[in-house]
Amino acid sequence: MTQTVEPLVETLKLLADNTRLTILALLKEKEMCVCDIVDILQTTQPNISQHLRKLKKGGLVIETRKSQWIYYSLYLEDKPYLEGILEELPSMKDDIRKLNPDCCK
Amino acid sequence: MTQTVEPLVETLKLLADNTRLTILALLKEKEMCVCDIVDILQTTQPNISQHLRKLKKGGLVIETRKSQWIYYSLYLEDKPYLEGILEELPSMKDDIRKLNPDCCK
DNA sequence: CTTTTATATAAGTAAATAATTATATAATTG
DNA sequence: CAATTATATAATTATTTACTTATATAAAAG
Repeated sequence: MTQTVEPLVETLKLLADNTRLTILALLKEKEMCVCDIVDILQTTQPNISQHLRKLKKGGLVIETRKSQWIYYSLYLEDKPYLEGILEELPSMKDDIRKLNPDCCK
Repeated sequence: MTQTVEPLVETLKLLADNTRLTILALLKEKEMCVCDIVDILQTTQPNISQHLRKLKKGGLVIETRKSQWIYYSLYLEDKPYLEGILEELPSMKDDIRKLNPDCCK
């Protein structure tokens, strides 16, 4: 084949997973630290860390350290073709409201 | 979690594969029969048939039989959020031009 | 400076998915 | 209707990917 869809497929693979797409839906609401995400998704910390690493490597999120916490936020400026999907994500406001208030403190 | 991204993930999984996304890129140009797709993607007929079955089950393509050939075409009317990705797909015109002219005859 | 807390990484296991090989069905043609 | 062509399905194998468990690092607090 002359043209290839491969780079696009790599990005879509990052979205095509329940855990990662939920993380993106969460980060769409606001930036979050790892412990917040672990608290909401009810899985292990290494599992979330590994998904975040993939999202970071794929250029979908960026991280900023604030003392001991590392905050992740969406970075989709260079991928406007994902806008439709971003809008299709369900609201995570209810889950964020129920966050353990002792997390990140 | 209250809300879930699951149905969206199922659709994204269909896109997040080289073979399937290339099929979609081809069908974006025009409807095609299975032998055309096999010819271009250089893989086996059962492999293509099984990918087409998934795409059909996921509601991304529809089929219409024309005597012994079964033509597949895109069906994305009900998924406007995929428009951005559709536009991001590379052109497959070159590959279609090189199609074996004895195919589907 | 030792302990705790937050996060990352590595190694191994389990599960999901794609590709292959073999066979079946359905329409077409001689 | 037997042979051919187009496509589908089933079973198996191979590959990829997510998850788990164990361990490492880095900052903060006592």
